Amino acid sequence: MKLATFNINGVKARIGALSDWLQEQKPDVALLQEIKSVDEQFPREHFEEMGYTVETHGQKGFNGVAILSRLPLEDISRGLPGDETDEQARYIEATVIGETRPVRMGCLYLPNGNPAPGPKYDYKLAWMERLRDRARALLALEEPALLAGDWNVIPQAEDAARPEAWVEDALFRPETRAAYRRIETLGFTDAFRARVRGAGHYSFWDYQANSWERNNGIRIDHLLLSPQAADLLRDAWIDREVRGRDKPSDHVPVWVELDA
DNA sequence: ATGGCAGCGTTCCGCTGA
Repeated sequence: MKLATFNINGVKARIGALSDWLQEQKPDVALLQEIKSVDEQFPREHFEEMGYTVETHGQKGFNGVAILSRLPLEDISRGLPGDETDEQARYIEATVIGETRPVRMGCLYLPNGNPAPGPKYDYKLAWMERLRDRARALLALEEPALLAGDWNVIPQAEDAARPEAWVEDALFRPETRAAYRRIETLGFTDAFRARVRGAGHYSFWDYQANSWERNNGIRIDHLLLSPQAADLLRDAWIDREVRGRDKPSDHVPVWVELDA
């Protein structure tokens, strides 16, 4: 199966570009972040007519995640466990029934956390601790599983065109990178880094200051694979071309192909 | 050194994002 994680920055604003991309690339599964829509306003029928099963976890104005799948979905769960008071819609999980085997997928929109330090940064780090608990539970299944989405984490200096500009930022502070590493080192494989080494590979370019034209990007959209999913990895790549189209999101799709 | 763009709701400004 071919699947992509894609922060679309608003489903209403992106419906044209997203539909074009789906029809061209035909992902079996699209894990979407920042739908910026409540569930009732999400254009579900539009994507169903394109052959997708649609599961959303939205909220008004901001955040929101969704799973679009051509393959059957089972056992949908909405929200990241661990804090009943958290009202932000940033996590949805489902089992995708592949042709040869099922794959459990968590679709996440990790908090930005700026300004740091401060309450938003505290929320980010607390959210990452809850995600680590969920990651541990997924690994305990000992089955193909992945955690994919907009992590809002620059894992290493090579993942930013100008790392020096990010040292104080919530996306790159040492505590952020350490928290990300604590999840990865539980036993996950960064799918993209399993296939491509070196600097210069980004998944986000700011709308401001001609970041795209200057290739001033950062790599913050990641797919982490359980060992059983990593065994199925055929390929991984970033669809950078999408950023140069009309009315683009500020993020681009990051892909994996799995033998499933 | 700063801000620059884009989307959305509280809409013709303010907030958030990264």
